[in-house]
Amino acid sequence: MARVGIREVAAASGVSIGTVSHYLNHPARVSAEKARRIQEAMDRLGFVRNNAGRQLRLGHSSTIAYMVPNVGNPFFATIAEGVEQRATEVGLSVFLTNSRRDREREDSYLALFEEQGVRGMLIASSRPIESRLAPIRDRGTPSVLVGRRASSPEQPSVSVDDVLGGYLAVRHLIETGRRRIAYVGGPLLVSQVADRLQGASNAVREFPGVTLEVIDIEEHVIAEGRRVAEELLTREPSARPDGVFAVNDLVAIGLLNVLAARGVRIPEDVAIIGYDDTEYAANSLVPLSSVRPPHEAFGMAAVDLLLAVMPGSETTPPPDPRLVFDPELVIRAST
Amino acid sequence: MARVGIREVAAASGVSIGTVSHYLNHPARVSAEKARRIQEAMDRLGFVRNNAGRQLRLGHSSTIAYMVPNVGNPFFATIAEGVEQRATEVGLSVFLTNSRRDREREDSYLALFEEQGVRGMLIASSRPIESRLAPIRDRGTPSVLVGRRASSPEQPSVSVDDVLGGYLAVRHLIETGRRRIAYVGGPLLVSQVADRLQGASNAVREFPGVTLEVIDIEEHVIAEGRRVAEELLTREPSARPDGVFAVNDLVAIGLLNVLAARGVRIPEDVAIIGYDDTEYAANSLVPLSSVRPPHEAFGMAAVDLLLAVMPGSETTPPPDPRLVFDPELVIRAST
DNA sequence: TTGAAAGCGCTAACAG
DNA sequence: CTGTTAGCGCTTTCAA
Repeated sequence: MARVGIREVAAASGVSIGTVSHYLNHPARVSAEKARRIQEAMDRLGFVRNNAGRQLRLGHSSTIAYMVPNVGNPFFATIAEGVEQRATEVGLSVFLTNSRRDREREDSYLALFEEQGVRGMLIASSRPIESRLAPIRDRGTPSVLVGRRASSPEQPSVSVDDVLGGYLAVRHLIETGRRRIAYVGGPLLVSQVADRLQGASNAVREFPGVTLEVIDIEEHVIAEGRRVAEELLTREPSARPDGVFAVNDLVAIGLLNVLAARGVRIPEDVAIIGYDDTEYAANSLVPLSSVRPPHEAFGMAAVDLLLAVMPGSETTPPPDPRLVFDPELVIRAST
Repeated sequence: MARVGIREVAAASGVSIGTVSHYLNHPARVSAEKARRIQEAMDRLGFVRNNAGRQLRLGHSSTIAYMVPNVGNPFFATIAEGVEQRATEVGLSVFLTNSRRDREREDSYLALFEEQGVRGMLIASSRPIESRLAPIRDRGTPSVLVGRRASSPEQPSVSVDDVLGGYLAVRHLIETGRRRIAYVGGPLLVSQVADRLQGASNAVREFPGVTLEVIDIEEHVIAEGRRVAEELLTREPSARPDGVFAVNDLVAIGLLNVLAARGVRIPEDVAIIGYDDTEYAANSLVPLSSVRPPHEAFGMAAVDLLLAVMPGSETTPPPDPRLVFDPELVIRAST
C-alpha cells in the first residue's frame, strides 16, 4: 500500500503535480474540469496531504501550543475552551500539553514546540519561566504568558489582577462581619499566591481590629483543604477564623466539605470564599462564593495577543503587551 | 536574524553538515574534539533542529495524538497522566486535543492528525467513530479506541467492563439493604451508559423484590445531578429510591450535595454510589463510594497497545486487540 | 490555465 | 571518523 501523495494524484488524474498543488492552495485557478478529476482521484486514492513537506516548504506550521501545569485543573480546562475556539476561528490548531509542574517536562516541551515550528505558544506555569521564553522569542517563536503578569515588558502576558482579587474577597468577608480572617494558600513563591495575599492584606489594613492569619499549603488540591479543615477543628471554636479566603476553589471545597460535615455552620460560624469560580464552586454543598476571572474571554484574549505579536501580523500589539484583567466577586451562600 | 540550521552550525564549527547530522543522531560516531566544537557552535548560535525537515526525511514523526471529548473531565485528565508518562518513557510526545463532543471537530482533528503524520492516535469519543478510524488505519496510522470496546476486531481498544461495573455497584447497594434502586444516567445511546445499566439490571434480577428505576439525564455534569436531586425531593420520601447508582462521580456529587443540604441522610435515607473514582469522589462531603477503573494503568495500557500495533513494532499485538479491564468497587461512607 | 523545476532542512547511504 | 550527495513531499515562481 504505497503512500499516496500529490504525485500519485497527478498521475491518476492526468495533470501535473503543479496543478494538483494549485488545486490544493488556490482552487480558483484550476479549470473546473481538472478540478473535478483531481478531486475524484484524491477521493478514490485516499490522498492525505503530508504536512511535513508543506511545512518545510512554507517555513512554518499552523499550530500553536498551550502548555498548562495541570490539565485536570478546571481553571485551565476552561481557558482551554476559549483558546481552542478562537484558534479554530483563525485557522490554527492547538497543541495542548501538560507539564505536571515539572521543570524538566516544561523545558523539553518548550524545545519540542520550537522544533515543531509552532507559530506561537501560550504558557501557563507556576514557576519563573520568562528567561526560557526570551531566547525562543528572539529566535522567532512568540509566546504569551498565561495567568501571570510578565516581569519583562518584552514578554507578552495575559493575567488577572490577583491583588485586586484578594482585596475584593477579603473586603467582602469583612463587610459581612468577619473579623478573624484566614488566608489558606501557598507557597508564597508562586506570585499568584503572594498577590492574593497582598490584596487580602490591603483589605485588612483598611479595617482596624481585623486580623489576618496565613495558613500555608503545598498544593492547590481538595485534599489540602481537607487537611487544613481538620487542623482548624482541633482548635477552640473561638480560636478559629470566622472568615476564610482560600487560594482556589478546590481548596475551598475541601475546607467547606469537612467543616460542614463536622457541624460547623457555613457561613454562620465560618464564611468561606474561593477563587477561580469553577464549575465546582457553583455546585458545591453550600454554593461557594468565589472570585471570578474572565474565563473564555481570557483564553481568547491570549490567542488574540499571540496573533498580534506574531511576526507578520497585521494587527499591532499594544505598547505594553501585558494584559491584566479585573476579576469580579461572585457571591453565593458560603458567605 | 537568519534561522540557523545544521548548515550554519557546520560552517561555524568547521565540519561538514553530514558530521553535524551524525552528531545529532549518533553522537558516538563523532570524535570528541569535533563533538565539542559542534556543541559549542550550536549553543552559541542557538541551533534548533527543524522537525519538518527531519520528519520529511524520516517519513514519520515521534508524536502520538490523544483526543478526548472533554479535557475538563477528571476521568480523561487522569488517563492523560498515564498516557503522557508512558509515551515519554518511549520517546513519544503527546498531542492532546479536545473535541468538545463535536463531530465536526472530531473529524477535522482526525484529518489533522493524519496530515501531521502522527505515529498513532488514542481516541476517546462518546459517539460511534470506528468507521472514521478504519480508513485511516488502512492508510497506515493506527489508533486505539479509549473507554469503549471496539465492535470490529480490527480496531484496537482499551475499555472497562462497564457491565461488570454496573453490576458491582448495584449488587453492593442491594447487599447493604437497598431495595428501591435508581440508575441516574443517559443517554442510553452512549454505550458506556447502556452497559452500566445492563449490569445494574443483572444485579437486580438476582434479587427478587428489588426494583430498578431509570432516571434519564443529558450530560454527565454536576448540575444534572443537582437537578435530579431536586426532582427526587418533590416526591414523598417513601417514593424515593433508597439506593442511587449514578453514571459518574460528577452526577453523584451533584445528587449528594443537594440531598444532604436538604436534610436527607446519606447513606441512611439514600445510599449513593458513583463511577470513575475521581479525586472528587474521595473528597466529597460524604466520601463517595465509586466504581474504579484502573486509572494510570489504563492510559499506559492504551499507549502500549498502540505501540504494539504500530507498523514495524517488535512487540506483537494480542490476537484480539480489544483489551477490557475489570473495574473494582471502592466503598466509602456514602453507602 | 497549466507545467517544469528549484529547493525548504534534514538523514543516511556510501565513499573515502 | 568524516564528507558528499540524493532525495523525502510539497509550494511557488516562471515560462509557455
